[in-house]
Amino acid sequence: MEKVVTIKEIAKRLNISPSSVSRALSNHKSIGLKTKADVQRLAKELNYEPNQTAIFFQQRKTFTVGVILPSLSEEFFSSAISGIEDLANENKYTVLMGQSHDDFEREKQLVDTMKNHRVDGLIISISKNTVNYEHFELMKKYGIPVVYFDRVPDLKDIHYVWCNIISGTTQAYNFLRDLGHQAIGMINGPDNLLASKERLEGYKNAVQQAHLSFDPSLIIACDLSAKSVHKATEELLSKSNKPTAIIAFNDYVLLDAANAATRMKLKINQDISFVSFAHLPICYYAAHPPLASVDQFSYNQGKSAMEIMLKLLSKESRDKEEEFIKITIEPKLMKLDTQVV
Amino acid sequence: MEKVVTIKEIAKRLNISPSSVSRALSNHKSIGLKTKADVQRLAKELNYEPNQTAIFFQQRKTFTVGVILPSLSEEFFSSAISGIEDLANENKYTVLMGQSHDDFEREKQLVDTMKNHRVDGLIISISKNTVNYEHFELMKKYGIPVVYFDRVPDLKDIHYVWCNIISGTTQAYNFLRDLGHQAIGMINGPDNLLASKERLEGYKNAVQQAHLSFDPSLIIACDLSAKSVHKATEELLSKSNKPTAIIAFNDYVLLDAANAATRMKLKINQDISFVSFAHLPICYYAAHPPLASVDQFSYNQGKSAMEIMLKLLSKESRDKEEEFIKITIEPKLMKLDTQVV
DNA sequence: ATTTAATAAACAATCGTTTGTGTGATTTTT
DNA sequence: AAAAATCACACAAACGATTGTTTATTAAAT
Repeated sequence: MEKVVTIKEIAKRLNISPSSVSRALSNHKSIGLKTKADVQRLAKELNYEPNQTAIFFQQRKTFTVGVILPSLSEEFFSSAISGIEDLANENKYTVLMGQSHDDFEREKQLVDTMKNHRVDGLIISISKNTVNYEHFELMKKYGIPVVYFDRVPDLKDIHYVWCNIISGTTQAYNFLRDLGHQAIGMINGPDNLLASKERLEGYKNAVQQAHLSFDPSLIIACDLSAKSVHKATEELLSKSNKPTAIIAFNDYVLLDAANAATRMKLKINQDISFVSFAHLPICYYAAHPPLASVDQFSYNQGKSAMEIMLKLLSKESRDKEEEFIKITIEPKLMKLDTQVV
Repeated sequence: MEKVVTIKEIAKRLNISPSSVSRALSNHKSIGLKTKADVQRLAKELNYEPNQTAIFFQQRKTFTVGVILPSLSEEFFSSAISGIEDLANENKYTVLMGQSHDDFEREKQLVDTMKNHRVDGLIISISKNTVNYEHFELMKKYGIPVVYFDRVPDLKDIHYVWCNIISGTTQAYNFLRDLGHQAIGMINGPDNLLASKERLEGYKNAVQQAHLSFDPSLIIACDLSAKSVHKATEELLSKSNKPTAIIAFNDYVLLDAANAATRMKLKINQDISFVSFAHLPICYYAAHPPLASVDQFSYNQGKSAMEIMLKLLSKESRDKEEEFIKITIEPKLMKLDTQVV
């Protein structure tokens, strides 16, 4: 490891002061042309690179945004962070990343780490098990703005971007009704998930709009594991008033549900039809694809979250009175037949 | 934003010097019991948190590792970074992340950013289009160790972890031969990819071990896009000596290839069988799953890379003479029939 | 009682950079 | 030619913490 070149080193070699070197490098007008040229030449020659940790420290700005999400293994999140990083990168920001694995304690610890690293901002999708928001409150003290995405806490004064699952579910319901389905079931996620509550709300809305009465027995929760989906599907399809169509929590749930239905000797898209959420590539290769899948545009959600962050971090915004930015992304029901590759 | 508490602030309030506060907080023996207690109580009361950017700067250590990979949207990589982050987190490190999108310039720029952020180490899977390694050489000057994973450059003196694709391909070939297949084709990736070269080598090895002669016409390259896979499949399956089994570059290639074969009125697993790479969950839900898929254990690869990094960053290692750590992960052929959920 | 040793804390330098202020030297103004 | 303005640079403080050295006080040893 060679000795890393600093401004001091350049100053010493040229027999001028460090402050002049600094100003010469940033083209300050108070430095003479010759000196500027000398400094810049020597800096290039010695391969000088500013020590960002020093600059971060001095300027109280790290050009880093923290991103905390439940798990990168979920395509939804890896795609979202991809959107965040792309936009961050275009704007000279770097992404500090952490996975909470839906563990509340780990989430708190990660927020703490991000705070200590003095990230300029934090973008987060909260864990399923987050029960209070004190750790985020603390960020205010440090002047670190927080932007929530997708999994948004139930708080008033926050910035967030989320996907309108409610309307997505209504779309899904109406799509199936337009196809003539009367009894439409739903395999929902765990009750404690906001995403589940929203699907339920969207479902109820659609029922109401259609002037029908809501039948709770058509809706069943699962914990998203294959086993639990199998059980839920069997239960739902063994009822007397069994549905002819099912809205699945997401594409993976759909696939497991379709497997279960097949085992029950039901013909997919004949005895029982499906619509799901996520619209992953897998839909186009699956043995039993859904009729349609509601795309939540995760990449765009990530990008939007970063857009909000950039706005919050811009000079103009930092000074003026706080105003909470809330963005709703409208999901889109993607019909599969018309899109097959 | 309240004023953030510093050591100086505490010192002023207690009318002692900052250095004593610092020592009191770290339980230095030269500080009296009463003073220690006073300092620690006040620090807690004021919610003092050390400013890490100051510490990073002063200690020349950021407890941050940079991770650069082609794209988070690829499950292989999101899973690998997940492994990296999990292990990093356990060891008080944080991950600074960047996607190269297989763009050489962007990769160089990201390496530069990581260097300027003074990450303690860099873990990277190089872009397809990386043509030289000067940007990595530069890291040496800053004493920043580099660990490569999966996509490893062809250099001698480096640390890396990779998956033995060569043996994986041999396994795949032998598996198909054991099933009785005589003509085994391969839809490979772009020629410039090391991963493609390794598959080819593994294929040739297997042919040689079986005392057969290598028929280059059984191997065809594609650029991994659906269109290109379709074309490759059609070409391969139109030959006079057409294969009865195909080794696909990965699961997605397999899916596209199976679609193309189906369109050619071939029955999958009857007229034509497939083995692929990656072993993604999708295999278990696909309309045309492969007979087997070679698992590359991406999560473990990430974890191993971070393990190497931790070793390199440990005190003991930093002093002693450099010694290059190279880890090979053995892939495993996962037969699908025995594993269906 | 004087020297020595131990204790507890202050002092000061440092990490690399930025930035406000001060200061000779040169040039412009009148 | 004296006053004012401009230029080109040096000086010094600051960001927040750590750490080597010094100093004053008290306690122990002779």
